[in-house]
Amino acid sequence: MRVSLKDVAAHAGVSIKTVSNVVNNYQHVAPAMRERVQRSIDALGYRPNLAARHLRKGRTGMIALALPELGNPYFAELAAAVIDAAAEHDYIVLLDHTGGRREQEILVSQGFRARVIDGLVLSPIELETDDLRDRAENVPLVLLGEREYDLPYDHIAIDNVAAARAAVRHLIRMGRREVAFIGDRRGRSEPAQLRVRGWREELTSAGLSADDGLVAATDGWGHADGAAAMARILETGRRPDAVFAYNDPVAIGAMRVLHERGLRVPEDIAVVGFDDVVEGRFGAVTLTSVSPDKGAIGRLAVQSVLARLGGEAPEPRRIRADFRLIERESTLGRPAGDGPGDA
Amino acid sequence: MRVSLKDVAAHAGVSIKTVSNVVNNYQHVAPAMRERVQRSIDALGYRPNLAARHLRKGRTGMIALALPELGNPYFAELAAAVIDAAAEHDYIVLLDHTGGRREQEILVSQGFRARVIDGLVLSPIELETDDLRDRAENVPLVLLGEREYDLPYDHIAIDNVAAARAAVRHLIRMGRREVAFIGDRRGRSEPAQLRVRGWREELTSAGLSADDGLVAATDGWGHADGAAAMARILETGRRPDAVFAYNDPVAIGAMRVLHERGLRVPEDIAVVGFDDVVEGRFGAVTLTSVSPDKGAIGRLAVQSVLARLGGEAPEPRRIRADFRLIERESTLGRPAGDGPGDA
DNA sequence: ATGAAAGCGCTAACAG
DNA sequence: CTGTTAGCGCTTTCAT
Repeated sequence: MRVSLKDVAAHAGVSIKTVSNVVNNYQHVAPAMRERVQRSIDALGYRPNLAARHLRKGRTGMIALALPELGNPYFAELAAAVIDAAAEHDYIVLLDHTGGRREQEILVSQGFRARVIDGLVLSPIELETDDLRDRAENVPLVLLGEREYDLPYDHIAIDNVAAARAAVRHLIRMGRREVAFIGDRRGRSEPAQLRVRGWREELTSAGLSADDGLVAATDGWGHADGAAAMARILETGRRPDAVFAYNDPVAIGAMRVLHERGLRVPEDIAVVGFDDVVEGRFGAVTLTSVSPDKGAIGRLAVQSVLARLGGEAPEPRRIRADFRLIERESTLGRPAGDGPGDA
Repeated sequence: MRVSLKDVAAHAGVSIKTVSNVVNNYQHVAPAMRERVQRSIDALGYRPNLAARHLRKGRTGMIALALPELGNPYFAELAAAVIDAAAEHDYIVLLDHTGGRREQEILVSQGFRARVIDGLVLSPIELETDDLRDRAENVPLVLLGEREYDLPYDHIAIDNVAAARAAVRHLIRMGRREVAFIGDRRGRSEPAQLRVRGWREELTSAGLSADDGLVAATDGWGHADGAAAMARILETGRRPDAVFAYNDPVAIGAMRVLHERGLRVPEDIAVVGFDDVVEGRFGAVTLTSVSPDKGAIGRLAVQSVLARLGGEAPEPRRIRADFRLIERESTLGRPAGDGPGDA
């Protein structure tokens, strides 16, 4: 069987407590004693039983991170950032995925999936404010991402409106006049609303049109969704000279359709994505994208949860992480039809 | 504070044991009693303390899955498969990433990262047989992926040699005569050796050359590595008419360089990848790829770990998961120079 | 069918 | 500086 503190104590001829002191690096242990106990520990191959420690201390040393999907490289990269940040504090991350489905998100927020945790970081998609309001769970919760909740939880995100405006501003500056938005979610309360709002504000303030015909809804936010939406826009006969996509996979899916229809990027249509995933840097046309500071988000999320552990309850905060717009080939140069002879 | 079994017992006016029986769906509880206890449970909002249960039963209900990197979509998709398969058995998955670094892999295999687990699924890259030989850890371990270990652990993988041969055979059948391999790992014992071997065997048995000048080493297996290796091949002046890449990101990175140099895929150079990640289906040129059955791998891995839980020790097995070759645009048609007038 | 009591392995008070 | 003791919340014999 497994060797316990008691076994080590017997082997070393000391009390249990002394062994415990050594294991936990307690201050006042005579060096000779420490030495002797350590020898027994090594001899028996003792390893502390974490379940017992947890039971006793009421802490597990684990936090859960619940993301919509791991297959989206943005979330995968974010997960890596959180895992590393947590490791800095000797914390282990339990990863979960919700599929962006409300039921799953509720389950996670109530602690029904990952149950042995000290804290929870959740990136919701469909979750509603009310779902959180009667949360009968006391482990600290931190929210990630662009949905806004008027609730007493820390919320970490980049300024999505500002980021969207920056993306569209760049497009306008490059001479684009008709900018479509792809990735409004069809038939659900809008998780993409902030990006749509930024898109609309920037166009409007530049005196350009932002009518609904320029907004394409999707079911999800994968490559296939972007492709389908782009195809639909083209079928309406509309020919925007730029597309701002909800995220990079959507943008890349859209570019694929453009390619199939013989439309050139960026000459005919410029494309901007969101998230700056690696994939966007290696296509036939590299993708301009909004790049959130994933490392910072991960670090802030971990800090935020851990800060609430000791029963402390700092004021809930809305924390803004940084972002940058990375310009690449997909928005390079002015539109093809924009020459002097065309004016 | 949290409510415990005792509180519920007091509230319902029964003994602790009876409450426990209800919570655990024990057979012999009078319906009326069950009803009454359940009411108290609901009233108090009782939730079992898992740490205590674990301490008592010696099981945690969690398995760890350690992957090289989450950022690689193949592993992200695989992780999703494992998480879902585990959920079927009421098991939670603790995800970890090793960066493919040997030290991390050793730590994981010894249980130093995720410690409260009933089992471990590890997908190693650099780990050596000896690192596992003196594993002083008794939680069941299952290995994933293409490295071969002569050790008493279950090992789940597709037949990498056969898969590589299928990929190269396809290339040959499409009229290619000089097939390069990209993604042999530079300066390490070879995790890619099975794929290289399959590549070599198939070329040789077709009477084609498989000399070392056709094998390009990389540092890692990301887009950038593929791009760098492709560039290096072209700089030697060699002009293969096909490339077989270690995985899809490497293939896509290589295609980007081909595109930059004005070489057409597949007309000038055909490309085959490995893993069939979503990204490969949406580039300007869609990517032919070997598609491992990720769902099956995930399911088998979970089954395999759980089978070893009850102290049972089935014979260690080498389990082969299925794969298919998905043909797409990157290998479509015969090489450009392969016309009748060229013979 | 239900209750009483022991103990999983550990830490935290408190003594000594 | 080290030893004793009392639980953390649960499951599990063993009685009843």
